[in-house]
Amino acid sequence: MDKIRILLAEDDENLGLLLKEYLQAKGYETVLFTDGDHAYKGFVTDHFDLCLLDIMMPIKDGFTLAREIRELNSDIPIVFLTAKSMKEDVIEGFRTGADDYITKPFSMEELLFRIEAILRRTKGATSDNQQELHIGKYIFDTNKQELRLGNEVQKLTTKESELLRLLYNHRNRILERNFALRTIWMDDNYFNARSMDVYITKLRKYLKDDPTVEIINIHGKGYRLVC
Amino acid sequence: MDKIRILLAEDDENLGLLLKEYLQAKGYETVLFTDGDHAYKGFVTDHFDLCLLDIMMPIKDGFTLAREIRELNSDIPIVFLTAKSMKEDVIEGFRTGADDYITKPFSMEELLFRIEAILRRTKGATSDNQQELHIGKYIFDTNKQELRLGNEVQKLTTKESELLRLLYNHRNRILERNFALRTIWMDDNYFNARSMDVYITKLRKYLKDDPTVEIINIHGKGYRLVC
DNA sequence: TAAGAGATGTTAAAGAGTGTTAAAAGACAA
DNA sequence: TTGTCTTTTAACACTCTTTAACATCTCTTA
Repeated sequence: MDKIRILLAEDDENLGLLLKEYLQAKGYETVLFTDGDHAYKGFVTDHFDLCLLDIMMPIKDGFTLAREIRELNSDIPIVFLTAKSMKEDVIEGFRTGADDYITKPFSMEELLFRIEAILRRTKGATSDNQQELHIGKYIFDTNKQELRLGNEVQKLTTKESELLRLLYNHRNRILERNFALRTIWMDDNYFNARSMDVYITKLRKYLKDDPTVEIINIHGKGYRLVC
Repeated sequence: MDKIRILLAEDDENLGLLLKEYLQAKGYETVLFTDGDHAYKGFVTDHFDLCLLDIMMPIKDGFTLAREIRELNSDIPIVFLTAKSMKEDVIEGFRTGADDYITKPFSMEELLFRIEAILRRTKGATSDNQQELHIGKYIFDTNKQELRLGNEVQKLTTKESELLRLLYNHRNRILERNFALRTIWMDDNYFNARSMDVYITKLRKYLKDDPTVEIINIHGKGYRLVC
């Protein structure tokens, strides 16, 4: 299978190069453009599977660029890189044009997780696309969003499923609160944090029948799924 | 069997070339004209199976072009490409002359689905020509619009069939509500969304006899056919 | 070690989204 | 036109996510 190609538009050269190198190392063919005009020309003349666009760029901003790209191809996944300072309603505007957005500063891991989630949605198989995960005696079917223990089947909601998957990806190590919030809820504000607490309670209930499985809180840091 | 030939009239060169390339890649012989006059001359001198006409074109608009084409051939399927800003009643006027229309911006996938649906109605076989899709133990015959499980045959209506096909095209990944609504219902308003819910219920009933097949809801996003 | 502040646990209710059924409206062929 | 099939609308039930409220825990500092 061919490598997945990412168009990266980022005017900060340091960050741009860093992102490019990281994504290349993870197996994504990445082409960096340092302004919106060049990025657009690049998109017209070449083929890409996903666009990563900085919002704040000279000459042509990422939002405008996205609209132009959308006119040519409204299938292609677009992820915006936005500054934390952006107001909520502006972000709301982006949501319509973008498949996703991520606020700076973000970790490489966070970006990678997002990209993989999007590709999973839009394409299909990625490397970590395993469907049945074993959590102690439980079997977690990520595709059907259900948790099985013997004959018992517990259907999971989308959010429950996403959180459990994230916990599983970090099993036996720490899953940081803010990382999880930013990844699943897009924003690590107080209310989303409380919402996540509710989901932790729910997951603990679902997982209570195997005592070897446990979601442990690391005070002030996050959670660890031990199994 | 000969390739299906599409006449494409689109004055925006970027979009036109992109569409042409995409349709060619999908197996449709496509000829691009950048204004209505040339398109008409092309239609007179050559043979086509389907017309894709932009409404807003210099010299001769798509609506006029369609009428002229209809005088020569009253059978040929015509699809209009219209701007979102077009008022409802204007669109209503188009409906009489056109077999279908699609509002910009649209995705390539959306357009392809429409084209195939029309060809299925008017001709029979389409380019991908695959008639029998396997969904778990079920066999879905898209041309006869029926679903078989062993000896049981369930006839499907057109809408049921289109929705199931769209779910199948996105099987094991998400089919977004709005995308499905735009593709099948042309408009993603509240009432169409409720109508779609009704069809989801119907499809679930038809598919209930194979427990490995399931249509699961992704809250606030859409549906996923797992099979 | 006791007190206080912030973090987390837990439950329930509110609001939006979805599931389901049946009747009304629309489309089509006889 | 009638009768039949398809699609939409309406009504009500249920589910998902967030918000709110209150309980408990952890860490820090006096």
